Amino acid sequence: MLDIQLLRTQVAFVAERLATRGMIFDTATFETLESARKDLQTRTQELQAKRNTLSKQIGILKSKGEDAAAVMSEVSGIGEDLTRNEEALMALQTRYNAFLVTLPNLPHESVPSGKSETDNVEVARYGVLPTFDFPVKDHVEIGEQLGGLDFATAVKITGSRFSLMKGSVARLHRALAQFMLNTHTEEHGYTEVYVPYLVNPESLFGTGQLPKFEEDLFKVPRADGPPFYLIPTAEVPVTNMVRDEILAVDALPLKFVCHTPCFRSEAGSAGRDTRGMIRQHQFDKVELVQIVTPENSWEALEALTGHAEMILQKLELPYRKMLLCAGDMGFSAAKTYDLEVWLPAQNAYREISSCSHFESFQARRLQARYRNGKKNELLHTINGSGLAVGRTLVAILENYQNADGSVTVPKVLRPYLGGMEKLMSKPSTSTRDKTS
RNA sequence: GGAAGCGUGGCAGAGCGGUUGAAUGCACCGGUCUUGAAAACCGGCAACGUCGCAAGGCGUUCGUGAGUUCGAAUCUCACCGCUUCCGCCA
Repeated sequence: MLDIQLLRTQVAFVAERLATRGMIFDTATFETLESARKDLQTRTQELQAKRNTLSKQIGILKSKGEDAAAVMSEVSGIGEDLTRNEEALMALQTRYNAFLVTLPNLPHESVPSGKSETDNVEVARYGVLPTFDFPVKDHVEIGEQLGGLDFATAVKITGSRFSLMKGSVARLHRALAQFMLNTHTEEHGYTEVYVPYLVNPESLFGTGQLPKFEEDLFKVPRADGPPFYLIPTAEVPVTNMVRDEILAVDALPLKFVCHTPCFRSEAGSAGRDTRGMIRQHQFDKVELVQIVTPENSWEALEALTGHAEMILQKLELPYRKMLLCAGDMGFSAAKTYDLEVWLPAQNAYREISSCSHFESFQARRLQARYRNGKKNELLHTINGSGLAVGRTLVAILENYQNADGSVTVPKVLRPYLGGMEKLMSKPSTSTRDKTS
């Protein structure tokens, strides 16, 4: 949520920043709404003040044993007018709020304007692209040959955009998550957390998924209350740890790392990335979240992005770092770096991490504050994937593939796989063998 | 699932329906004392909103929502959450 004071005092500036996202802010409508609010609120508060003073007088008169009948009848005359004003004000504020809540964050001044991913700016490139003296296979083919990826069975169990892993591939997937968690906790100073995978609407409002993006979520209705939602990212439960909290300065920064499955309906992406594990309704992700004070938040974004990059570097996967243009950023973000890993079979870089700074946009919705001397001030929130586990698996299968169908295990992962150096190709077996 | 109890400021914890936004303690901020610190003492200190150039004024808020009343932290109802005991259980 944007700072309402900023909106009132610098509408032109807000409109101009939002325009870099390609958004047209209707200044006239806002100003009409604002002046109506001001009138109504002032009038209502005047009536309330009048009622309060008169009621106080009654108390004084009665305690002196004097007659208060005259004042009492005067007060009761206010009642109807006041109620009418209060109701009108409440209705207006509901409308006002509904409008505010749908405004995206202002892009930071360092963010290039632009409409789509074609306007994103490459900031850095790391690693050497692998070369192959045999026809390159994609992860679907490699995984099936290893007997470790089985999309057909996942479709049977649930439907499209789900996957099933077995044997060494399932273990590699688990190893990746462990490796990421260990690196971030042991080398980057994050605290590991385990969180609920179902959250309430308030939490999704806090991080900005609701009310605008409900169709992207899986909703779980409940007979006896508001629905729960499956988390689309660990960002939601982890950031909401500080909702309605006032933190002591010396408790900051908070740095959390959290491995969870993520659930996304992928509404609106029909036909995109339908093959393989790239775009799934369910995928694992290791998420980094930092809760910081405003003065060091921008360094924190750089640091957090570096932590995510370190995983790619240790895995020796080639990647590039992109600065997203205003139009390609998420709703709540002020600035976002995407890390894109090289996928040989697609002959392209694909997003594997997204690291964003939200300034106080989420904190304002969350009422997440810290005590700065005598004053309570809004925190800043930052998060990023460190990394998307499924896509990392895809990148390893493709970048580390060998001519014989085997896949070399990156050195840093071998301790997690009992020293295994290669995932060996297996003759294809029925999915129903030895399952129970 | 059954029973009882409880939700008040950063924390702990008082609070007859009426000049109570709320005692007290801790924490915090300023000061006195001290070479410095601690202790002691003195003073200050809720949030949010709104009007105002400012000083300051006004409004709302004691889990949430409705109700009673001229007036609610205080009374009534519903909901949410927490605690304890019993039962059940991965």
